[in-house]
Amino acid sequence: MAARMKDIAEDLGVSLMTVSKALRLHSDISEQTRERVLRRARELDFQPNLIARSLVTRRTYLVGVVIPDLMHSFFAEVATGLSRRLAPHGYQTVVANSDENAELEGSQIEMLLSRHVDGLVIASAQENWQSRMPGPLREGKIPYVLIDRMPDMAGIDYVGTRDEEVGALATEHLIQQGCRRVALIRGPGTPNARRRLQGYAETLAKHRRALDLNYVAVGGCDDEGGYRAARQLLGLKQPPDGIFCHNDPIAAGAIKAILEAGLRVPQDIAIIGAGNVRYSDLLRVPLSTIDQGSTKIGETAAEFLMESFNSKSNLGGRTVLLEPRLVVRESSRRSG
Amino acid sequence: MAARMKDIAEDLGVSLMTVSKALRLHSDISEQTRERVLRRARELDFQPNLIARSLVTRRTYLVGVVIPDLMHSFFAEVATGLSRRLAPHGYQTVVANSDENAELEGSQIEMLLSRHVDGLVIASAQENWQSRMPGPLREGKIPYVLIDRMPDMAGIDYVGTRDEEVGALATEHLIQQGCRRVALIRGPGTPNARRRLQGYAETLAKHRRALDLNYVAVGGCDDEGGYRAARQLLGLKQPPDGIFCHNDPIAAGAIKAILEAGLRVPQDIAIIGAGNVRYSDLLRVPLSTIDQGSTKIGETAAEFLMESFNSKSNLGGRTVLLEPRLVVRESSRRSG
DNA sequence: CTGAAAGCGCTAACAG
DNA sequence: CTGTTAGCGCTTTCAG
Repeated sequence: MAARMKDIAEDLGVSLMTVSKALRLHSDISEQTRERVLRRARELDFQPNLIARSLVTRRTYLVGVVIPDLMHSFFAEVATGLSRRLAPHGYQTVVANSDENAELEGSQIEMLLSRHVDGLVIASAQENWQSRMPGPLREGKIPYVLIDRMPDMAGIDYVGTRDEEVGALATEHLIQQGCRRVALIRGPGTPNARRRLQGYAETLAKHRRALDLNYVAVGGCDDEGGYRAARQLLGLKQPPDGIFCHNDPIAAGAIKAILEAGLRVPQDIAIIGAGNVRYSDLLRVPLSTIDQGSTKIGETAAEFLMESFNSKSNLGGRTVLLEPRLVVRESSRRSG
Repeated sequence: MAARMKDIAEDLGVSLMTVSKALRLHSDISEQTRERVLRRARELDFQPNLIARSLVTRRTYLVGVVIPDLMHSFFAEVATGLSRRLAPHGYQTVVANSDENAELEGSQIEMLLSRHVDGLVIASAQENWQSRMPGPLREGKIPYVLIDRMPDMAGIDYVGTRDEEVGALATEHLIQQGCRRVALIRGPGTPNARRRLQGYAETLAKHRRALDLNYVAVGGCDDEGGYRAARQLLGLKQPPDGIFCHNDPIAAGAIKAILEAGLRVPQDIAIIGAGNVRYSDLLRVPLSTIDQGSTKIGETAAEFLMESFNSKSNLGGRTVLLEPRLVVRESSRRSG
C-alpha cells in the first residue's frame, strides 16, 4: 500500500500532526523537523490522500464541467481555457458530456454534487434552466457559472457573448459587402440563437429592409444541418446572395451545398459564420466569421469560480458578455 | 448543510447502518424499513457523500484522462468515446491537459493518483515512457491504458492504430495515383510517428524506390507546422508531387502552403493526411485521409479499464491495434 | 433482520 | 514548537 502520514510519523518517532504540518509547510515547525519529514516523505514517494483530506477540509479542488458535446470545437476550446486557468491553482476538472440531453445533464450534475466538486461550469441543454435546476444550485450552496447558453433568469453567474451583436456584426458586414438579400441559417431553439436572430432583424430594419421569413432557415447545430438549410434557401425563386450562419460548422456545410450547386462563394453568395473555430481558415473557402473568444469564455468562467472560492459571500449575478469580433476572410470578401 | 445518513437515521429512529444498507438496496433489510428510508431520503433530497464512501471502499468511480491537447479533435474524439462507454457504469472522467509538456504531464498524473482515480488513460507526451513513469504505475498498483503514443516497452495496455499500416496505406495510395516523388511530413518524435515513417519507407522499398531524406520534412503537430514543412518541400529543386502528412491538421496547413504557391491540389501535388478529423471533408480541398477510428480507441480503452476493475489479477499487456482505413477524397484523387 | 464498534487517512482546534 | 483529542460521512465486520 501507498505510504501514509502515519508511516512517516512512526519511522521518525514524531506525531502524526507534526508530519501533517511539516508537509503543508506550516510555519510552526522547526526547520530541522521539517527537513526530516520531507526527506522521509520523498524516500517513501509519499503522496497525500486527497480524498481523506477533502473529507475534512471540504475542498476537493475539483471543478465539474458539463457540456453538450466535447467534439464541438467551441466547447473543447472553452474547456481548454478553463483548465488552463484552473490548473496553476491546483484544480482539476471533471468533464461530463450531456449529449444535449437534459435528463442526462441533470444526473451528471447530481453526481458531481455528490462528489462535492468545489464549483461547476455548465453549458446547459435545458430549455429553461429555471425549472430543472438541481436543488443545491438553486440554494446557492455551491458556486457555478453558466456559459454560452444564457439563463432566462437573473442572479446567476454567466459568461458568454453579446449575441445580438454577433448577429448585428455579421449582418452589417454582409450588407456592406453589397448583399441585397441577406439570409440567416439559425441554430437550435436556445435563447442565444434567438438573440442572434434579433441582431440580424434589427440590422435589417436599420437599413430599412424587410424581414422575410423565407430567408430564415433552421440549421440545427452542425454541418449536416447547414447543408440542408442552404439547399432549402437555394430552392427559393430569389435565392439569397449573402448568408449569416449561426456557427462555423453550419457555414461549412452551407458552403458545400452552394459549391455543389455550381455557384461561387463569395461572388454569387457570400457566407459568414460564427465561432472562429480552429480550422475555419483552412476550409473549402476560408471562412469569414464572428469570433466569440471561446477560450476567453473558459478563462473568465475559471476566474469567476476562483473568486467565489475565495469569498465567503455569494457573488451571484455576475455577467460577462464578451464583445464579438468580425474576422473577414475570403468567404465574404467582395470588395477590393 | 446537505442531509446525511445520520439525519435520516435520527428522523426515523433507526440506526445509521440500517439507512446505509437500505439505500444501497442490500437484501437484508425488511421491505418496509427500506421504503421508509428511501422516502425520507427523497424528501430530504439526500445524496450520498461519495468522498466519504470512497475513503472506505477505495473506489472513486473516477478515471483520469491525460492528453496533450483537448483542442486537437483527435483527442476530443477519444475522450468522447471514453466517457460515452464509462458513463453508463457510473464513472466520470477527470480530464487533464498536458500541453505536450512531459513535466506537466507527470505532475498531473501524480495529482490524479493522489485523488485515487480508479484508472488512467494516457496519451503520453514523454519521449520514452519507461524512464519517467510514475512509481505506482510502474508497480502496477493501478490500471492504466496508453493510447495513441505507443509505449516502447512490453507488458503495458495499449490501444492505438497499426501505424506502419497507416504509413503504408497512404504511401501506396499516392503511388497508385501516379505520384513519382512521394514526400512525408512527419510528426513529432514519438514512437508512432516513427512507425508511420517505417510504413512509408517499406512501401517505397516495395516499389523499388529510394528513400530520399530530402523528402522527409518535420511538421510538428498542427497546421502551422504543416504549412512550414510544405514550404520547405516546395523549395526543393524537384518538389514532391505527393505528400503524406502525419495528421489532418498538418495536411490542411500543407494544402494552404501549396495553394498559396500557385500550385494545384491534387493535380500538381496530391495530399493525404491521417485521423479523419471531423471537418476534413469541408477543407479547402476535401482531404483524403487515413481513418484511425479515434472514437473507437476511446471506447476500447474504456473497456480495458473496466475489465481491469472487475478482475483482481493484473491483466497488463493487452494491446489492440485498430486497422486503419483509407478514405479517398479530392485532395489525392487523380485518376478517373 | 438490525445495530454497535471500529476505522478509512487526514486536519482543526487547542493544550502542553 | 509539538502532541492530544475529536471528528469528516460513510462502510465493513461481526454480534445480537
